[in-house]
Amino acid sequence: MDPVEEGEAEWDALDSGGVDRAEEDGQRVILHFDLDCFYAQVEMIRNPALRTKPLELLMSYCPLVERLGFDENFMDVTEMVDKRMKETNISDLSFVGHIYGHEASAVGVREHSRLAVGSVIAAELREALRSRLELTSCAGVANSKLLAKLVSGAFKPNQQTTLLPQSRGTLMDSLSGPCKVPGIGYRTGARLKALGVLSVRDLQMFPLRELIRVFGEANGKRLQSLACGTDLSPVTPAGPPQSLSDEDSFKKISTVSEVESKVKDLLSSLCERMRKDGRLPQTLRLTLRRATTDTLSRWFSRESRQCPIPKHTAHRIRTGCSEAVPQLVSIAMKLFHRVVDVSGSFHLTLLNVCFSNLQNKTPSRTSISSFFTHSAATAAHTLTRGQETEADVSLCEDSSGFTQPDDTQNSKEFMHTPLSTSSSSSSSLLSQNSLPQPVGAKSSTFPKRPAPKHSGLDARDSGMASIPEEKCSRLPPHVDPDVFQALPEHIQMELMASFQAGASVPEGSMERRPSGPAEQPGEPIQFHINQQETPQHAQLALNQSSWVVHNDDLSAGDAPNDDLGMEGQRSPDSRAAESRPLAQTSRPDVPPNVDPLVFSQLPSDMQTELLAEWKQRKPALKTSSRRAAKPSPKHTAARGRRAAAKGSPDNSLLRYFRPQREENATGPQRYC
DNA sequence: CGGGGCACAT
DNA sequence: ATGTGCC
Repeated sequence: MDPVEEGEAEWDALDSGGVDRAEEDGQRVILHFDLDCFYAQVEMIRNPALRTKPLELLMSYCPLVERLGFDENFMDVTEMVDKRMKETNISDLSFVGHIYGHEASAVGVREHSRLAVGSVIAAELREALRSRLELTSCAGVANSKLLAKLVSGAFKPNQQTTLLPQSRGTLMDSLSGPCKVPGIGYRTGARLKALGVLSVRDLQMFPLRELIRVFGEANGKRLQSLACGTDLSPVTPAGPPQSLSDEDSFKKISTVSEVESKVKDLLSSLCERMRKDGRLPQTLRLTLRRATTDTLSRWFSRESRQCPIPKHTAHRIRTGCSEAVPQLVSIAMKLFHRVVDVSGSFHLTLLNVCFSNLQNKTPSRTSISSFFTHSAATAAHTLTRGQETEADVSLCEDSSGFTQPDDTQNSKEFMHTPLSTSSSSSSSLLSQNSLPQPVGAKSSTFPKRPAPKHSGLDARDSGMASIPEEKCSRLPPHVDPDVFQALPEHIQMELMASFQAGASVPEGSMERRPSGPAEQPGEPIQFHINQQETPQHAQLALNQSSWVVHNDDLSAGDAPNDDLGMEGQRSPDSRAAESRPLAQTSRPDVPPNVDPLVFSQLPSDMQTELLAEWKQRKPALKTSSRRAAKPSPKHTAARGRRAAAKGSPDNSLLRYFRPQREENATGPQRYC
């Protein structure tokens, strides 16, 4: 049948033809809330703190809330509906608000009882928003996020609308064009137009093969599904942001000093936000937009460069140290010069700085670092709850032992627990009716907003008094001197050595308790560089030798700063040296996977330390290297991006010793 | 309407 | 690194 003719057919018939038929999303009840004139309301009330209140309020009744911007939220109330269905007499039930395309009074409740319950819940929640926060809102009730969002605006303001399943086609057809479908933006709309797809209905009818050919398999299917009003995407609570950025646009910036000044301003405010967040940014990205005569394309042509943030700098952000910004500006300017050739003229209209790869700071419980952290509030700023990360003293477990306290997983788990039946503290509002009780009793299990922020005491100002001067002066700030002193002396010695060298001794040695169980066989030995406390000369050595990460678990952004923020550009000499066999006689005996040249450039005390350890630990080194070379399954997982960012970087010192590796090469290491 | 700030796919 | 999406 000619697709064009089919366009006149009932569109459910079309849905059952090639389209990815959603089998059948009739079960979920999804709400979409859209706050009326939200910014104006907030301003009127003169309380900017209100901006996050709606989300926090909504979540107290149902944890499955997804934020969309500041003034919109999705909520999956399916479980709430089912629960209430059991308690509700259908004859007492009626829709609240509008029903799209129908007179509400003319619609029987029985066929759509679950949506009706959804409409009741939506009304109650809107009332909670109004009475508690003095915010009016619109709501949509439907079986998917897409439809709930589309229908929520049918009656504005301060009203709500339910979409019955049979009205889906009418709603989709009411849209003026494909780019009115959430998920189809300006750009895709333009490409569709070029294909002759001008209306949503056109898109519904368009041959899927063609869509796939143009947009790719997944995207092509998604576009047509969206056009048909089919959306199976789950409501996903977002958790804390994965990046923090700040940007500014302007008519013209054309000198380096202007760039530096602007970058400094941006980084200053960004650092403050980052400090409040409490996490450690591992990557800095600079993005810019050049002036273009093309008034349209310039909005979409942004160029960016990114690089790792040295650990010590990241830590200074967290502590609010004034040196953080200058150091970051220096790094950012190097990024800038990577993008812009300043020997010629340039004309920028936008600068953006972004912190990403945000890492929580809580060390593994199994990490030795937990023995050094102050238990009292004096050191709370060094630790927050959250995922495990590498330990602050750079001694950590094999990354494979790390867990993923994934927000989504947590919330799913949560959803499987029955709703709390009572919570006297926060349920007073609307307590007279059937509004579900807030789930306060369970709230501790629900992923919170960013872990408690701890602002900026400097650990170096605390707790050092009881330590002998010569030791005290060398203890890293995050080490609790009291705990340190309580350790057996030989452990103290090892730690002191590791602090001086800027690298820990192997974990097998360090983790040994006084009673000392042997390490497990086959457990890889890892060396960790504590960049935060690495002495300057060690840092220099690291960079001068142009080491690069060899770690397949890491994205490029996780690489140590092999080029930026430090002076060491890779020299032709070192490159050449890597490509030829070195005279072994001139070197101490190093493990086979250690580049002797690189090793030779280490500070001598570090060399000594490492050699001593290698003598003891040689067998395990190979294990470690093999592991490092093995691609991580996490990397390709669906949520791999998130997982990789959250996962523990393999900080094995060994990776610094590897010869230069081809960029993006995932196979065996290559010699340039 | 457009800018700032975020997520995600490739 | 870039492109696209959303508010």
